[in-house]
Amino acid sequence: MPVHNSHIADVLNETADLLEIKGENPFRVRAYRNAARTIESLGQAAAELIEQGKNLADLPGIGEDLAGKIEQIAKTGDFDLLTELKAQLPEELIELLAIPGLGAKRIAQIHHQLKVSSVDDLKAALDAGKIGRLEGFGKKTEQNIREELEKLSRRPPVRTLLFRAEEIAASLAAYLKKAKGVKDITLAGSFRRRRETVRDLDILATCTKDSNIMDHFVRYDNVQKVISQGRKRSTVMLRSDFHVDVRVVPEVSYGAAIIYFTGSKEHNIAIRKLGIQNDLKLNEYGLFKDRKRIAGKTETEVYKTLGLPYIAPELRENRGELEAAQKDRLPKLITLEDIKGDLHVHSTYTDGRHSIEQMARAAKKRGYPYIAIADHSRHVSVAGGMGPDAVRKQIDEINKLNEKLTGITILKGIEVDILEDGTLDLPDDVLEKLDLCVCSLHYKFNLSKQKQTDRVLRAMDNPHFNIFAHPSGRLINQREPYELDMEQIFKAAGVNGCRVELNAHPDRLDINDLHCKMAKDMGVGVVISTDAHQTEHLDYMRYGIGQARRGWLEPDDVINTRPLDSLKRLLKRS
DNA sequence: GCCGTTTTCGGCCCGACTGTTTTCAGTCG
Repeated sequence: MPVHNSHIADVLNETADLLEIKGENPFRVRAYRNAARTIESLGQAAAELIEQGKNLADLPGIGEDLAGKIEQIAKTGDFDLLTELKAQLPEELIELLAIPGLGAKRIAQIHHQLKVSSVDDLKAALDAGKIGRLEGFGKKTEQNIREELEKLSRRPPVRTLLFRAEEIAASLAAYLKKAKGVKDITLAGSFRRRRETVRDLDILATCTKDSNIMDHFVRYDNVQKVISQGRKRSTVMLRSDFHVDVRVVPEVSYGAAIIYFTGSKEHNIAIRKLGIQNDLKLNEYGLFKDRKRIAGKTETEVYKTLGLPYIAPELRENRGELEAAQKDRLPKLITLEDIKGDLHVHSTYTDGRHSIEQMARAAKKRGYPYIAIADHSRHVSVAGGMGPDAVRKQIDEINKLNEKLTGITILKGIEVDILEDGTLDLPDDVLEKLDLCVCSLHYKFNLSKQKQTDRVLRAMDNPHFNIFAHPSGRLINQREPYELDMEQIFKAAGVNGCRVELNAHPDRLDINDLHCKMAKDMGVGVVISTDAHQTEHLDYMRYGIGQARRGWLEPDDVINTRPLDSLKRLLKRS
C-alpha cells in the first residue's frame, strides 16, 4: 500500500503540533510545517520520487535531514520522532489546537498545571472554574474558550465553496459601500486567488477620516457575533458561520495591503524575503527603504519596486511564480474572453432542464460560436441515459437546428460512460456519427488504484474517446476523488490525442489546479466545460477559468479557445 | 530544521487585537 502525500503531510503536521506544544524552537516547528506543505502540493507521489532515486532535499524547504525523515514515512507510514513525541505528550492535545484562542503555549500550560490532556479534560476543567484562575488567563479567556468549544462540538468547520462565498461577498460588499465616507472596497484573500473553497473573507477598504465603516460593518444584519472591533480591523462571524475581516487602510498603502491580504501567506513570506535581500521591508503599509516608503499605492508599483512584473492573484501560492517572475516567464493566463464554446452541456434528452435549442441560444448570447451537447449514455439510467435510438434522434434534431440557427454551431457530442471493463457504453458505429465523445465514470468508484486506472486507459484505446470528463470524480466537501493514477492517465492521453476536462461546476472543479499544471507540463490539452444542466449553469465557466489560472493555463493550453475549424481538427484522433 | 551575490552561523515575516496586565504575551492571519 503506497503512502500518500497527504499522509506524509499529516504526519509532519502532527509532529509540528506536538513539537510546538512541547515548546521546541519555533523555527524548527515551522520547518516541519513548510515541508508538509511542500509535499502536499507536490502533484506527484513523494514515494514515487524516492523510488525513482530523486533527492527530496532538492525541494524547497526540505533539507537532508527532513528528506531522510520523509523517506522513512513514505516507506513505512510511520515516523520514529512522532512515536517518541506521542510517548511524551498525549496526542489528543493536538485537537485542542483547533480551538480558536488556544495556542501551543496555553495548551502546554493547562496540560502541565491542570493535567488536561483531551477535549473532555478541558471541559471538566472549565466546569470546575480552574481555567480562569490560571496565570495569564482570566474570566474572559475562560468564557471565550467555553464558547469556542461549544461551537466546535456543534459543527465541524467546513470550508465554504467559492460559489457560495461569492454570493455572501457580493451582498456584503454592496452593503459596505453604503457606509459613510467609503471610497473603495476590495475583496482579497483566497477568494481573490479563486481557491475552490474559502475559509473566510478579507475585505479591504479605503475611506475618509470621518467614515463610520466599522460601526456600519458590525451592524450588518447577517452578523452573528462581533469577534473584534478596532479602528483599523474588525472581525465578525456571519450567521452562516463565515468569518469576515474588514480592514481600513490609507490610500498610500492600498496596493501593499491588497498584496498582503490577498496572500497566500507563503507567497507573502517569499516576497518579503526577496525584499530583505535588497534591504527593503515589506508590510501591509508599503515597501520601505530604511524608514522611507518607496512603494505601496498599487500592487503593480510594489512588485515593480521589488524588481518583479505584476503577479496575478491566482498564481500567488509560492509554487514557482516568483522564480518565473524573476525570469520574466510568467504565463499569460487564460481569461473568460478566450473561451469560444462549451463542450459539455446537457439537454432535456437526459437530465438537463432546457432543450437543445434553448442551450444553444443561451450559448450564443454568451458570445460562443459553438457548443457541444453531451447528454448521458444509457448506463446512467437515473438520468434517462440515451441508447442508440435516442442518439440518432438527437443527431437529427441537431442537424435541423444547425440549419435553422445562425451565429452558433451545435456540435454532436455525448457523455458516454466508461464501463467497468473499460469499454464505452455505446457501440462504435453510434459513436462514429458524433463530433466528439466526452467520457466519464459514474459507477464503481471504489476499485483499486491500478484497476481504476487500467479501466480508463483501456477506454482511451477506443479511437472515439476525445475528452476525459471530471477525471477525479470528487465532489468538494462531499465526495473524495477516486483512486486514479493521474500521471499514467495524462501520459496515455498525450500519446492517444485525448484531452482532459476541467469541469467548471463549482461542486467539482475537476481537475484541480495542481493537475492543470501537470497537464500543461505534460503537454496534454485541457477543455474547460461547465457540465451545464440548464442555461444559467453556462455561467459556471468563470469558476473553471479561475481554477485554470491557478493551474498556470494559457489560452493555448485549452482547446475550447480555438475557432471551430481548428477545434474540429484537434478532435480528430489519428 | 532550512538556508546562503555579505553568511556554514545566525538569522528565520510582521503587525493588530485581546485580555491580561502596569508593559506585554499569546494568538491570529
